[in-house]
Amino acid sequence: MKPVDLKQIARELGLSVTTVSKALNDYPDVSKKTKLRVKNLAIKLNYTPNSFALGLRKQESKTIGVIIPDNVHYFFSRVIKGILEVAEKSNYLVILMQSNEDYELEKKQVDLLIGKGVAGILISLSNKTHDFGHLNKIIDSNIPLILFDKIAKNVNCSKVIIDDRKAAYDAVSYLIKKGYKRIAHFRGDLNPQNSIDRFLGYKKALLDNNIEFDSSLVYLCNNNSDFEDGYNNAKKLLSDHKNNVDAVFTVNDLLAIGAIKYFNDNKIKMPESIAIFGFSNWFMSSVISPSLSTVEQHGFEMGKQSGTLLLHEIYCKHNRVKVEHQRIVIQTELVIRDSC
Amino acid sequence: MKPVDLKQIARELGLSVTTVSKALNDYPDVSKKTKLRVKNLAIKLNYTPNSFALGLRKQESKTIGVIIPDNVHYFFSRVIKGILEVAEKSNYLVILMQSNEDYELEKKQVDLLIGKGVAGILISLSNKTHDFGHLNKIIDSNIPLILFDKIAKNVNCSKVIIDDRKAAYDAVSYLIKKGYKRIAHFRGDLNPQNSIDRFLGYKKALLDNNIEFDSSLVYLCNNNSDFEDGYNNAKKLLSDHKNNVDAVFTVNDLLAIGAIKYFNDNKIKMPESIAIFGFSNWFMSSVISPSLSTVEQHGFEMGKQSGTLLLHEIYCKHNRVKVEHQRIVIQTELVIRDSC
DNA sequence: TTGTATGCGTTATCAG
DNA sequence: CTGATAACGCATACAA
Repeated sequence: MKPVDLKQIARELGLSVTTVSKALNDYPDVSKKTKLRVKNLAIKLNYTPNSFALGLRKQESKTIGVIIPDNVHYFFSRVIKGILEVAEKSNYLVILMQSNEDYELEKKQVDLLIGKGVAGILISLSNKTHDFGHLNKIIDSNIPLILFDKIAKNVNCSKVIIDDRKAAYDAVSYLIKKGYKRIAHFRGDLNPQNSIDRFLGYKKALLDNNIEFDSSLVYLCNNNSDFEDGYNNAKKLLSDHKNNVDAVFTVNDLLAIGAIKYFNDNKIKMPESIAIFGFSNWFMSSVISPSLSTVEQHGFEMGKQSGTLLLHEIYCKHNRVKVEHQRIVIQTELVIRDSC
Repeated sequence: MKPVDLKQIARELGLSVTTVSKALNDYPDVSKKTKLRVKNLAIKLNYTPNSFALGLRKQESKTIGVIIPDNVHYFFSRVIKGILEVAEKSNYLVILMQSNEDYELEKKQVDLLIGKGVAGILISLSNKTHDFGHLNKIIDSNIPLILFDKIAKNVNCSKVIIDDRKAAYDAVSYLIKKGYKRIAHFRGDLNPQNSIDRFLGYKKALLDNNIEFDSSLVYLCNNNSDFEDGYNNAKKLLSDHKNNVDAVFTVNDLLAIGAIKYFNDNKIKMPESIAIFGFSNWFMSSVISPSLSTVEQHGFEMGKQSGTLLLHEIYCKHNRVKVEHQRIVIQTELVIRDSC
């Protein structure tokens, strides 16, 4: 079954291809009658414009590209859902790619997307990305680009983020207000801005509350298996500090859940013996025992806003409206449960 | 920065566009010297063929479409990861869509993909899909189609599935062997073949072991919020059957986790008072207390095999090789943990 | 109000 | 070995 094209409609109606094209695009210089005839037949034959021909003419397709580090992360799968929803509504298709935290792969994927002539690109950077040439290439190609969550500050484009520093500050402040004083931190990898900012928020909360910062309470987690990292560092934490630690703030929920597992396995009561605060509000955090206090990051909302903003910039580009790059901060919230 | 095209290379080298094209495509009737000159410059200028022009010529792009009910499900996000990996390796792009278990949306998305000229399509059907016209349309358009996990038996295409019936049979048989006799079943919605098959497997295991099937032990879960369904039905189960039930087999892990939550909340010991067996092996099943026995479904593997098979059928189509539609069954395994 | 000619970037055909 | 030309399906400047 070959798809119908303008030629076929023109033939059946005894018109020229041009007139048919104009009719379908509602040009003013086509009679109402003709328009009606054309449109009716188009619907009847279920005509769909050939997207390659359209792309070739307009140098652009109704497709956007999305690169994330890992779709299996609950947070990102929520973001994707948000992006897909807004794209869907505007009849844009979404090409999804996973960098698997691999910088070279991310670079290659950007090239593929540019080559594909996508209308715009959304990226959440891999942890290993420390050079931004590939991002500037997108900008130089005049393709709207938006970074979300894992961003690079010095790239000249719009960004959609949360205030990691403030969120961490709020979480740790909450712990302090509840009376915890020796608060450990399981921090993320050294590179990504997120983990830096969360660490800084942790530190600042301590200082603002006159609690001395003790670097021996900070554990680096970068084995790419957060759950195990959490489990192992929980063990290490207790052997290092025995009865001289009363809470842990982790850079993500998975680490927290690993720690909870260790504590449960060793019959260490939470929050009595040690309190835990996570980050991200994964679904499982609400069903684990004890349920985990954490920071709600609103991934779905971030996806929707990122998508909307990208479509907006695409629209501006089409209509030659100058875009002001934005920096949207999605509000976070503390979700208090049983772990502290 | 405008992308380089053949014309530019031709101009810089004093050649015709035709020759350049031939050189890049390794036609035999171009001199080695010319080929080298062309290829070097192409690399230097970072030439990428315009995918719209290519698509227009060949009526097909290196893009495949994937429709799933919900990316936020752990199983599907694993499948996606598998698909992305094999697509990546063959330089295919993946357009992802979520039907959100909505039949009309699924139909619309199929139209979009066909209109987009994708090289092939992978679908896991929505629970509400009971008419297959849109799938046949894909086949009529001569686009390779593969159904995975949520399939329709009577559609003439390849399928990648697990043996739901056997997997459920194995799980329930295991419970019986462990001595459980009054085994309830939290079943899924009435439509999808998966939940039917898992129910049948459950039933057959009972019969084969001379345990009378008691329909009052079967609970229908179709409120679209599995966790809550599990929680509520656990409550109902106990009030209905008090001390006359000793195990539950749930159609998925989320229901099981909801039930576990209820039992934990009410200090009902697992597996002593009641055992639980789930289905799918979500990540969280290994970290919850008690850890959940379940069926490993190998989503990543299913994604890889589905993707590979699709690419194979696309390849066959290109080379005019007749394809035999396959039915690949991914093996499942029982994962035994603390809940039974 | 309708139609003709042209070009988007590529490749296949055929002529030199 | 190389190149001119047509065609893929569509939109647009221009002519009628």
